[in-house]
Amino acid sequence: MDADKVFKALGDPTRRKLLDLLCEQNGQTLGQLCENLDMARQSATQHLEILEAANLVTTLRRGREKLHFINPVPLHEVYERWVRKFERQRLNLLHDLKKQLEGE
Amino acid sequence: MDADKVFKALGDPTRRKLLDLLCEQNGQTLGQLCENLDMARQSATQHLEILEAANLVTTLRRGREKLHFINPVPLHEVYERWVRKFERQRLNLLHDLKKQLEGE
DNA sequence: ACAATATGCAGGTAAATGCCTGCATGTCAA
DNA sequence: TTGACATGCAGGCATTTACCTGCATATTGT
Repeated sequence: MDADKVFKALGDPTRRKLLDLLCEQNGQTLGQLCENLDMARQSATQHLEILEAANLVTTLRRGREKLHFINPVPLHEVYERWVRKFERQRLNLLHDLKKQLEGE
Repeated sequence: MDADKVFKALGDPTRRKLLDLLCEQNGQTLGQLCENLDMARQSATQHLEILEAANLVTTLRRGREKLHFINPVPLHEVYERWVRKFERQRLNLLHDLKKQLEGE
């Protein structure tokens, strides 16, 4: 997993919306997705390319159409690597701050 | 929670390293953090400002020093909003793709 | 008080990002 | 086969980002 690509991909509201759209209905074409986006088709394509490079979206050609599918795996890995680590230490970390606020 | 700020903050290797450093030892000063970074102090300051704006880091003044503490809450919220959603549908989403690959 | 230390502020630059338009290619259906 | 449809490619522009340097301010210890 490339954490950098995944976080950068998620760091844009349009791309998060695309993931939401695909979550509602997986396998949509570029055209379908564009109808919900309010930007030029080419801009949407670029966003989808970034999602694909981050492995968050997989595409599949069907004739002249391109179908887009969410790949939930990188998100899971992000969770394992980034969230659980802090989650485990959550109480400790907040405790450190509280101790400082109380004057050591 | 501002998902945009959180993801953008995480979308940079230097800032993720800062979080890792604080995870190892919470409450470090700017100077301490800089020693591990290989960039000008001012650049590190800017990264820390972004982490602070995303509420991932809280600071505390002690004399002329500035102490930095991780705040794990936004990461937890990101997980609740962004990961669990896809996690719940994980098998469904992969199933959609598999079905397409098999020709509907 | 004053020298050393820790951080803040104000630009300035190069590269990356997000958006666009115009044209090209490939596919379907009549 | 040919017109309509779905997508791809190339280039251009404004904004944001990540980095820097130079100087200013605030705190500490002697």
